[in-house]
Amino acid sequence: MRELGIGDLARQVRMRPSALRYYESVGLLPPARRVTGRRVYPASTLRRIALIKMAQRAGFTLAEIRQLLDTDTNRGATRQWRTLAERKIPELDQFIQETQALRNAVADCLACGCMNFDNCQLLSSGTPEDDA
Amino acid sequence: MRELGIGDLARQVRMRPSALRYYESVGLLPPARRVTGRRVYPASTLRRIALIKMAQRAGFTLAEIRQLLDTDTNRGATRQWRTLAERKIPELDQFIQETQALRNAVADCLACGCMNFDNCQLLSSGTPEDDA
DNA sequence: CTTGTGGTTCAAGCGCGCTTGAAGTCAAGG
DNA sequence: CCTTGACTTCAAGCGCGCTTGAACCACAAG
Repeated sequence: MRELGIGDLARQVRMRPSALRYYESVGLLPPARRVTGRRVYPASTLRRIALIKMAQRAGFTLAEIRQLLDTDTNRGATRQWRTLAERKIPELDQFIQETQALRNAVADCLACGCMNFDNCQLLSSGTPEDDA
Repeated sequence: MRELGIGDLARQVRMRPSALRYYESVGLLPPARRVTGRRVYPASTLRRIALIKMAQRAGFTLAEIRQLLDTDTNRGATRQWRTLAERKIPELDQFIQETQALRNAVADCLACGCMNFDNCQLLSSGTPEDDA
């Protein structure tokens, strides 16, 4: 299992070294092994960062992601991981639905030819108006 | 068509008046009609704000959303709206796929019983590792 | 007339997710 | 030996999306 310096890792995940140090500082990445003071990462870090980016794109905050991933630095938190995960799945489902709705709205509006998302006839048909 | 004060509007869309003023200041909402200095909004603003929130949840920046919605304050921009919309649809599609992947990853990982998203066997099977 | 409520503007502040800058350390190469 | 370049730490700064505070205004009820 190859090891990576911070520069190599940063290049591979297309981030800046500063971001990786920041992640470590907030506990998103475990403190890297140091070799003469320098960070050396196991290759598995690539995967971890991929997960982090994925979750981030899905709207998780770094603090939430830390909770999701933190179970091995805090074994007692296994229960917490289940809880968070179970709570997050329906959130993700709803989020996916909303995003699909937006995608379809944009597409319909393009097709409709109204040239104006805001005033599109198609979209105006069945919409909330309010909820108070 | 009922009109709303900024407080009423804010309550209905569950935002603070300051946020609505901010939206106006950055051009996301058209300058509201003033009655003795105070903002008065047409009911259609509810819908516009709903769209804004939707787009925001989908990861659009306010600047992008402004572009999406701005076609009536800038009629020449109709072409721009088509362009932006056409560009954004595949982005949304990819985003939806990624989010679904995450959702499924979390669900699989829960089902797998590994108790640790980061090290989950199921997830480790077919993953990128890198792309440089 | 006074107080209260809810607006107005403008500038400054804040939390998040980093980036940047200053000052120092270390290893390899000319 | 000295430079180069990639690293280190720490503190400060930045852009986004608002929020907050100060100072002011307007209308309504008591």
